[in-house]
Parts: sequence; structure tokens; C-alpha cells
Amino acid sequence: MTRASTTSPVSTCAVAVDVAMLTIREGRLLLLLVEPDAPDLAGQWALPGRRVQDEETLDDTAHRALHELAGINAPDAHLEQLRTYGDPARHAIGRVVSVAYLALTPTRDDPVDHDRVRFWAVDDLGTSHGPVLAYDHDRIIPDAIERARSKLEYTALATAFVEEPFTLGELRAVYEAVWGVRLDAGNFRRKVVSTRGFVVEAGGLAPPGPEGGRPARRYRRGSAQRLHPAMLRP
Amino acid sequence: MTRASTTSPVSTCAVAVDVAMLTIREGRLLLLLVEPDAPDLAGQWALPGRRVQDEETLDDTAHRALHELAGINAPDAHLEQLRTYGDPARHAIGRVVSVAYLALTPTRDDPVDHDRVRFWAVDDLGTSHGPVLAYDHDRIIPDAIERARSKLEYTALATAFVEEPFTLGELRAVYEAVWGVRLDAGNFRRKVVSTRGFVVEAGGLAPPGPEGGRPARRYRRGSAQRLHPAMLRP
DNA sequence: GTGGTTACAGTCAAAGTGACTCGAACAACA
DNA sequence: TGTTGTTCGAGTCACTTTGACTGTAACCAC
Repeated sequence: MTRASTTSPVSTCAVAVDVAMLTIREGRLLLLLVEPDAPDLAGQWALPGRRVQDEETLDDTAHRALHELAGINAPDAHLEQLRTYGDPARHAIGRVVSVAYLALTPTRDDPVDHDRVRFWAVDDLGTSHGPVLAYDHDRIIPDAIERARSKLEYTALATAFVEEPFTLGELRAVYEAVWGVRLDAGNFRRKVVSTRGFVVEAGGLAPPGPEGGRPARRYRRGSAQRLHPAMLRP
Repeated sequence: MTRASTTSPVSTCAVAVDVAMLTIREGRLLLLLVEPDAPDLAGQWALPGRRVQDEETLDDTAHRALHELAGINAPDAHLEQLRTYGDPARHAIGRVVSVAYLALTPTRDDPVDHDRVRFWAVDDLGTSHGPVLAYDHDRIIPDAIERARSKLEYTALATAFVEEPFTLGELRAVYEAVWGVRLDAGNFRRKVVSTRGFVVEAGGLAPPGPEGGRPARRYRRGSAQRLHPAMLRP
């Protein structure tokens, strides 16, 4: 409840925000991780996270964590709450309740200090090529990835991964990277264009890539938040 | 982040859990509210909520709030996190970060102390027939209702509103109450039965209600968590 | 019995989907 | 310049799913 407790002494917790920022590069889904500076966590990687400060919203804390720990200023990136992790024993220091966020951003290069801050391929997480994860972030990260995969189905969130204007080929590459499947280009086009408010034509053509091909039309994000009907995974 | 802060003094917040418990009675979607005992909130209603105690998971706190404030013991009720509300000014007492939960339960009577604890019709909230809401719970409650409406589409969550065994008429009444629409009985049956793992036949027939009608087959919950394909709202 | 209700099976047309073909428009290369 | 390979965009076809609807079964109240 949110009224003041009248019986037991008021107990407080440290409240933190951890951000799982996803992006796409070269057809692969990537996750931003940082090296904690705690000596006992040398060699491990973690989601960028910060304690919540007084007079700061949780969204503010998420942006500050990205900025202070990864040097990323992305005020326009999609940011949404994932869930809150509050098991009493989840943190060695003491009771820390952590509000996890999911952030999506178009392709961007690794931050400058890429020995301590870098994007990791989601496919490599949990393998011998992947990082060792600190805290309970190996529980948070799968939730974040599944959230992104799921929301691509019934929301227009895929457009958060591309810069405007974009082509339908670029948008399809988002779905293919996040879901890890190949989609039929023709059927994808038919579905996206026929879903009201998903994308709107922006005019003009985008030059083909180094592999050639016919120039593609350019589109912008539409007004729809939810897709009717949904883009179901194969 | 969840590592110890090394620069600024450790700030802590009060962490609370608020529970939005929904049920269905007589074809109407109901929400559990309690009267806070704070004198300055006389006449107002709030979601049952409690501060998180040491050595207690957030789920534990949710169950404790239902038990201590509403006298409800529902260990088998569906319980899931909704989201966390942490605006600095959301609470007059001071900084309180509140983890909101959504709980679903089959039809149940009002708790004993129904002057201070009762179910309110969701349709009456925000009208002159409805309660005056305390704190920022007028922001939490719409989120909870929309979550329930949305999850009925792509999960088997509707079965959390009925006792086993149930009839397809009872299950259809859940969808109609939560979505506030009328559904075609025949098409609903075809969809539910053909969705693998949604329900399994339990054998036997349920006697018709006071309004007569042919006896209905009885079903139990299936093993599926997500529905493929989804039960989309009309 | 009659009228009213619900349960369940089935039909039919419209809409949506997956797999596929074809031509247009480009790049790279001989 | 012509050929090959690529992507883009339009279109076809069979199949599935959906919404609206009809008909019969089995109960209640009177």
C-alpha cells in the first residue's frame, strides 16, 4: 500500500534502474552491456544501471544510467518498463529492488570506451563466445529479449529500430533479426502496407545497397501503436 | 544499476506493493478496493497495498496485502506484476516507489468487513456511482484493466476467472465481461476448442441455470499459456 | 403441452495467410 | 554492351480462419 505504515517501523530499500538496450547491426540483434567497476566483479558484464535519486523519475534514472555508464544520449529512443526484480537475496550488498527497463534504438556504433562498454550479440549470450553476467542479470536479459520479440507481433515497435525514412526491406530485417527467422518479402510487404497506421509512404526512393537491386520506396512511422491484425511469428 | 554507488550517498525509498484484484460477478468485471485508515483520506478508496518487508519477495508482499487489508487468502489466484510507479511526487508522505500487481480470481463474495473492503464495478469507476480514489491509484487502475483486457487476447488467462470445471458459456461470459462486448456463442466455441491446449474436456455435463437451456459440457484448463492463434477482440 | 433459453453442430461467404511467379530496376563484371 | 545476380514491388493460387447465420438438442417455467 502507499499509505504510511502505522504499526511496523518503516523499512526502506535501495531502488535501482537497469536498462536493457537493444539495437540491430548487420542483421544481428545486439544488447548493450558495461563492465562494473567493482573489483570483485572484474571480467563480468552487466546492464547499465543506477540508483534512483531524490526528485528523479524512474525514466530519468534510466536515461541517466545510459548516459553516465555508456555515454549514450538517446532522448528519442523507445523506453519502456520491463518489470521489477526484488528478491531479497538477489544482490550481495543488501536489499536492492531493481526496476528493469527495455530500450530500443536504431543502429549505432559501439560507445567510445568500448573496452568497458559494448554491444554484444544476443545470440552469443550464454555461450562460450558471450560475456559472464553479473548479479541476476542473466534472469533480466531473457525477459527483455522475449518482451521485444513479443511486442513486435502486436505493436508497431519494430519501427523503433530504424531511422526515418526507412524501406520495407530495412523493416523486414528488424523482424528477421529479432525473431531469428527469414520472412517472405512479398508477404511481409502486403501485410505491413495493409495494416492501417503501421507505416506511411514518405515519397522518394532509397538507393540500393552494394548488392544491387531495385530502389525501394521510403516510409515513415504511422500513427498506430497496436497492429490490427497482429504480425504473428511464423 | 545494482552495484553499490561509489560517489553519492546511498539514497533509499520506501517500496510498496499495491494489488489490483479483478473478479467477475453476474457478468460484470469487479475491482477490489479498501478504505485507507488514514484520517485525511476518509471516504476515499484505494488498492490494497503494503510496504515491502525485509526478507520478503514482492509476491509475498502482494499476498500479505490481500490478506491483511482485505482478509483474502488466495494462494492459487493468478498474480502478476503490472508495472512500477515511482514519480517523486506521487505520494504526499514522501518518496514511495510502488510495485503494482494484477490479481485475477474466480467469483467470490465481498469480504466480511464490506463497509471498508468491497468489490466495485469497473464500469462505475470514474462515474458519480463510483468511489473516490486515493493516491495515484486512478492511474494504476486503468493500466490494470487494460492489461487484463489485452492478455485475454493472447494468453489463456481467462481461465483464471473461473473455477474448474467450467463450461464454455462461463468462459465466454468472462470475455464478455472483461471486454464489454457480446460474442457469438458458436464462433467462440469453435475458436476455443480448436486452439490447442486452451481447454480440455473434463467429462460430464453441467446442469443449466435458472433460465434453462441444454446442459453444457465441462472443461478444465489446458496446458497452453499463450494462445496460437490469439483470441482477438472484435 | 407451449414458449423461452442455452448448448452444440454445421453452412457459407469474406478476409487473411503461405508459397509462389513475374517483371522492373539496380550493381558488378566480363 | 550484354550477362548475371540482387532486391523491389505486383500479382496469383490454394488453403485457413473468421463472422454471420441456420438448425437441432436439451433443459426451465408456466
